[in-house]
Amino acid sequence: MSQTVDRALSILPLLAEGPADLGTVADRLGVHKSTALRLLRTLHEHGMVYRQSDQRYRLGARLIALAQEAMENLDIREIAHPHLVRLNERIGHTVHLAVYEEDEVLYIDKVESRYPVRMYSRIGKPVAITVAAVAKLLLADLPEPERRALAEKLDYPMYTSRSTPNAAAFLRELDKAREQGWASDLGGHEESINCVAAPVRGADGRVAAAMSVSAPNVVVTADELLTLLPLVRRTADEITGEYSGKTPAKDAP
Amino acid sequence: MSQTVDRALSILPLLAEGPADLGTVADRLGVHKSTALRLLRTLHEHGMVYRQSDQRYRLGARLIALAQEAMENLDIREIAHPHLVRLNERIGHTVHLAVYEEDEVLYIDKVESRYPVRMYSRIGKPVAITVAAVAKLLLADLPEPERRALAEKLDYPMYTSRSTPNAAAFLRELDKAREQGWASDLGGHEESINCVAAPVRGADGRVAAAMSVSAPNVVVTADELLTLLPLVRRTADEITGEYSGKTPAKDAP
DNA sequence: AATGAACGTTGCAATCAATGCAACGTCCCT
DNA sequence: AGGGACGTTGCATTGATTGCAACGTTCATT
Repeated sequence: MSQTVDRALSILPLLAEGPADLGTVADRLGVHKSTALRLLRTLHEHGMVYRQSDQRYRLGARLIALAQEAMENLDIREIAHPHLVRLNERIGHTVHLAVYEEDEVLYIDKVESRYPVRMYSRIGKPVAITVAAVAKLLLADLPEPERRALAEKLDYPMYTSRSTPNAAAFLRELDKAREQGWASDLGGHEESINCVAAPVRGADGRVAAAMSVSAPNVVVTADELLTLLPLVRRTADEITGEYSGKTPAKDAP
Repeated sequence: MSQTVDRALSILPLLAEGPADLGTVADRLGVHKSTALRLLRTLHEHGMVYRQSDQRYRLGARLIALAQEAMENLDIREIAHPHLVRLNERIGHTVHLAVYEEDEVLYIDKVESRYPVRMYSRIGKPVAITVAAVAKLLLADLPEPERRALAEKLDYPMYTSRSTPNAAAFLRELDKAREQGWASDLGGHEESINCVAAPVRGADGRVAAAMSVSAPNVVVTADELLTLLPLVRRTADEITGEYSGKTPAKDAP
């Protein structure tokens, strides 16, 4: 809608790939160097980009601070956190909380496993949307046309032999998740890691977030992990109770 | 420099305070509603803001994901992390890593205490710049005029009776930190929490980051915490060795 | 049920801000 | 000393951005 702002914002993901100099930015934007310079200057004034000692630009500190505040404003996170911690204390494995927003699913909270073997994931990182247990629950709740459209649009990378291979399979997964009220990922993202997940609902009954427990094969088998499912679901339901009670029916992350 | 982009970016900190509707945004920007609408639309297209079910805007998921990538690009963080973990395993207390960038100091990594009592802090959050031990080390290394200018510009909130009260006292703190090569915060931010910190240097000898160990009084006294100082300094030096060796003298966060 | 307020949205014409160009400065490498 | 690469600035032109006014909806009030 606004060309100037559009261009300026396009610089950010570009810099997220790594530091870049003025010429590179100008080329990738398809604009004159002087134009890119002025956009970068404006971004700089707002702390969104930083100029390193070698004059190249990279993403700035303000961006990180803003994102931090953004997450702190998610009330579901505040409500859920103590529950996640309690669950973690009880079972020891890694616990995640994720939300869906405009074609992306991302982790907004994480409590680390107390076992020495830890899995890689990061708060704020988009999850592997086609295989993650939490993603299945979040997408399963979308209105049918939107769900279908999204499924068609996605890529289906074969992280492992058990990854969801295509849109049809994915939609089946979603139906299953919706029916049973929980979801799992058994080695679909990383060969040796399994997850079980349960949904958190808002006052309107819609899925507002999803939580999961993940553990590597070496610690517990998939079967053992499924044993924990009732506990995971109960925790999710507790969060649902608190969240759907507290919110004035607005805010659906 | 660019009015349109400037206005658009001004919306973000505004939304960081909490969700806002169109009229509010327009008022606070001092522009017509239609103008605000178009800016918000552009931000929306880039996922920087999200429109909740009640039509109000809040910060979006892409912003969070971008910040995530920004942090992953900080090589000092990658290098330091294992050292922080190891230190934490050895002493159990909370370990932080912080960098300075354009008048802000922020935590870019954290390893949680293994004691039940935990302190509040968050990766990505700007630290209390006038009292935090890490901030003293980072600012102490700035060129004299810049340091002075910044000290004058800062606010000196009295979090506790031991907070740094004014610019003069702060500059003395910085001098002390520079001389002794480490810094502490003894109840200057929260009455019962103490920290000790040590600097990490880049290939050029400048302070590139600072790390700290924090613990509440109830777990260890300030004196006991100071006992750990040699260990903290040694860890920081190890990181310095690895970082200043590895980097091609560019990139100074 | 009707009225009115509040809010978001759209089309339009005027203006002002963004653009690309070209020239300049600086640094670095040959 | 010369050439190349890169960042920076002033300027005239153009076209994107702006505020306005009118419209559409939703929601609360009478």
